Amino acid sequence: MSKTPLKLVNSLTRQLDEFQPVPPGDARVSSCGPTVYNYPHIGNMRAYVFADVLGRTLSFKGYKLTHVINITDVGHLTDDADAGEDKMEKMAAERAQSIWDIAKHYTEAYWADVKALNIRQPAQWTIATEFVPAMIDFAKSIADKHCYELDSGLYFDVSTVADYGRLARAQTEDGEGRIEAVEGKRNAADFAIWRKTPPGEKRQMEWDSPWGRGAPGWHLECSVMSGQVLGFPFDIHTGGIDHREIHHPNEIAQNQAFCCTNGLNVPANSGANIWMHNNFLVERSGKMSKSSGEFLRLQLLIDKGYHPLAYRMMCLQAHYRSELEFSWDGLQAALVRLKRLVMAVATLRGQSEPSLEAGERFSAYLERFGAAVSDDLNTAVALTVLEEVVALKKVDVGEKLAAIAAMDAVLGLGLRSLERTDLRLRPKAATTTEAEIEAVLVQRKEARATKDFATSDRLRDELAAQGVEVMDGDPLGWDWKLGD
RNA sequence: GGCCCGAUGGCGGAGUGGUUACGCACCGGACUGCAAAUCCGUUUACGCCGGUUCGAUUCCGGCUCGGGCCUCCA
Repeated sequence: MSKTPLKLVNSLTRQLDEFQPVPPGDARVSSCGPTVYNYPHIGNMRAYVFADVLGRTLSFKGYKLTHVINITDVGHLTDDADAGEDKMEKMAAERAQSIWDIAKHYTEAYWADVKALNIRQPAQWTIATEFVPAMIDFAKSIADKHCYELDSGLYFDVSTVADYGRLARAQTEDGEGRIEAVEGKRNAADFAIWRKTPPGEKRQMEWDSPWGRGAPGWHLECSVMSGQVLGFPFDIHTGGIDHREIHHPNEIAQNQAFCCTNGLNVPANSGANIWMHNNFLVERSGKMSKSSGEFLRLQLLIDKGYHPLAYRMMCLQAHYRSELEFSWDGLQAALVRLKRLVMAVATLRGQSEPSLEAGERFSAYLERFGAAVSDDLNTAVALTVLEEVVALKKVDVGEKLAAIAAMDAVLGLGLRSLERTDLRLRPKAATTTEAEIEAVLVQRKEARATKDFATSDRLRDELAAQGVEVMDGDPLGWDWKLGD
């Protein structure tokens, strides 16, 4: 494939590092996944589109990818690591449902979004509750040297590892300390790795441990699942930029402790060699919110008639490290761009089968495409190279399709099979049906045949009033007009 | 209070020390009964003030504005 070496911005070094996997040729990636106490919003999903593009790029570059994404179904607190309630327990109580049902429901909702966005299946979904014994073993192995026990649980002493917080570039001490300190904590940044169930209480999810009955801390999960499935040190750990400050530094501290204790103290072992963080999707009103205003989840976009891949396109147009502005107009723009691309490629597919290889004519384009994604996943530029190829005249169509397929293997826009009709989603609020529209269009066709344009225009206006746009010169015939 | 980002044309969004991506919108053309869709073509930009430089949107300093994190969050 591409000659350009893959370079990625590493949050640990805050610079562009060349990807040098251990062992060479492999690529082991772990991504922080959702806490399944509610539906993911589209901002959450940006993280998985990003992780997916990373994985696809690694495959494109010829690495043998092993990707794991974890599902947090226990241990994620609503608040500070000590005072808060477990998000899962809280939602279960609110809904008066079993916590296991809650977890199942939202995990499946998340997977549906993953599928709709063309995010490839990872090698393994690691589910936290399935790893509790492993978490206990992990905690046992570091407990003596790095932890201490309080009434509320087992705590990690961050002063026992070198350079705590280097990922966040934060000072460990002083600061304003707005966090209400837990009685007995040695350092403000210490965090619970095992939370004991308070005496007299019973949780839906709890396990026996050397530190009493209780549940694992959130940070512990990610260390254990990534370490156990991929082995330390693995190559890349991804997550949202918010994790750069607390969650990942804590994960790193645990990994250091574990690797130290278990004789895996390869130089500065942070668990992963490269830590990558995607920036937020934002909207004018501020941060994405699940509580205020419209809950922007993928299904809402679909209900309004926007194909989910339009959202993927929107993500791809920007760099993963830049904040991305969400608006309905922006989504519409991405949909139009996707539509034109899909139409052009579908036309080509009708002309020829794809060749096995793209051939000489396209090597420079593939090289440029590879260089773009190798430059810290610059999908915005890669996308323009793809569009240049699509627009190329007087070239072998089969080879062109092969080049397009190679590029779309990275971008994941479904260009190999997507048809324009697939993009026409009926808005939930539509007041008419496809059959009714077709019937009106038949009438209109008859009127036009007799040059009865008054009738023809009236029918068109009626359809327009129902949010339907008539397109005579287009094989599709009509489309929905989308709003916000 | 501490730490850290960002400021690009109507909107979104790349990128670069000198040749001003790209998408959407707009405008013009083809097509159409007229539109729409589609195709072709085109216009508009680098927050402010200094400095470095032959030359800065790009490097440095200051300012203004906006945002994030330090508490759960992709």
